[in-house]
Amino acid sequence: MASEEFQPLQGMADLAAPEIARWQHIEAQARNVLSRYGFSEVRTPILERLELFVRSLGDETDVVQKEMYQFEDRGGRKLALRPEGTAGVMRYVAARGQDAQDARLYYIGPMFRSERPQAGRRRQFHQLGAEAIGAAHPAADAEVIALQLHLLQSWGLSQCRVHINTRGLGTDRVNAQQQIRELLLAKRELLCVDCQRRLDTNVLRVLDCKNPECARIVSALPPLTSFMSAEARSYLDEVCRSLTALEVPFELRPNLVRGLDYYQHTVWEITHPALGAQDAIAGGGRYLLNIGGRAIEGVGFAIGLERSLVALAAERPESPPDRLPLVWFVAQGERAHEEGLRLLQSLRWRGIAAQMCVDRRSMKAQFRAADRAKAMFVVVRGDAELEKGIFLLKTLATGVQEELDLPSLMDRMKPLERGDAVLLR
RNA sequence: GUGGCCGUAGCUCAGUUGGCAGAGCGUCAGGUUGUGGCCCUGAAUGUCGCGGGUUCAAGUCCCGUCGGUCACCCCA
Repeated sequence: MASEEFQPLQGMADLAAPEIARWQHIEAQARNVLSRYGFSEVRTPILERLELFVRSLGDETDVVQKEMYQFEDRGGRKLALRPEGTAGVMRYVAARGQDAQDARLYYIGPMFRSERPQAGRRRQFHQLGAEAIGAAHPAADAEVIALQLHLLQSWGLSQCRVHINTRGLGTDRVNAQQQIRELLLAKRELLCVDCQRRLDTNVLRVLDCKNPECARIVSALPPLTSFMSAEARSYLDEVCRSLTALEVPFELRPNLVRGLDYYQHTVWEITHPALGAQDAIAGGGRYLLNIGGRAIEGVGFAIGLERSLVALAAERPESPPDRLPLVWFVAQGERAHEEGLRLLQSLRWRGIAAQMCVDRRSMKAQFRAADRAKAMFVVVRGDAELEKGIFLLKTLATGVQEELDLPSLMDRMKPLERGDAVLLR
């Protein structure tokens, strides 16, 4: 077991082969899909002024109160590692002024929240998010949800469920919260201890308490939307109609609550059955933010990548690795070894993955290395081949060996050529 | 921040009422002086997470601590 100093910090992980292949795959897939919807990437700093997050997420939210990594730099400025992606993007949009008024932006990268790790939750975790700035129409909300579901499905997740709700406009939320609170106060004694506390701290959270007795009380309440203005309700109706037009299956969940203050109107979550207690793999909503005196409206989402990968592993178990389009050179003797180095470079410049054991090892060991690397072909160059002026090409999957001169060897390698040098399963 | 379970070889794990540190897989070498995968033989690899305590003796018992995992709070 490695000593402590070799381990990453709690809740942080080194991502490497073989899992990294799945990360690269979903990222590549996502960029492709996002561009089809007209979104372009923005990479904002991981470190921002603390104030940005306090102002945009809300200073009473748990994320701000107890989950942010915050510290002072040498000049005494208060900074924070970003706990989510929207705030940074909004700062960027505010800085661009009118140039960004209809921007469609996406981001992908690490976020930080100082919490106890558990299934699908890390202290450094990764989100893919997209924001449609401006777009003040319910159809924009629906289109963004369609995009989000499209992304998840493109990764192979077929069991996602979309739950949507409305938060109403600013005054609606305050009204609803007050009225729900009054109704629940009458039944205070029947609620679980957590919910009794929530009555004071976060009333809406009572609505999705898992305690059966609380759920029973909640189910007897009028739906949250009944406390909303007519405007909020008709906005939600319009979102639903657009979702139907976009062929996005969804469920209205009047008790759905989301934790960040900047949301108004539509909010939603996407869940997946493989996640256990933390079954939301993605969420989103419409928001109105005020950054440096500029009001920015938009609609956006975030997808938790760790959680998506957990779900993906459950839906699509790892298939046994195929042979890679990789050529392995096996050399006997110094001269063959040097020829090997030359041949390798020549193949690599043609776009073919090629390797050999650069330390001198037995042929048996070289073949074993080729097999372990899942190489497709082995090219053998030994005393006999030097003498005959040929190369021996062995196809590892079949064991078939052929004697070829250099031009015909290169000819046989042609199908392995590829424009990029990335090896994907 | 709170609680349950866990921490022994690169990996997965066994280790009895406290008494010599183990297995499987993997790695390396040989069986085959030029051939991988299957088979056979052999070898290497350990601050038993870390620190303290009890004891003639601690992987084992006690305390602390770090980490993992699951759950709570909350969230992606």
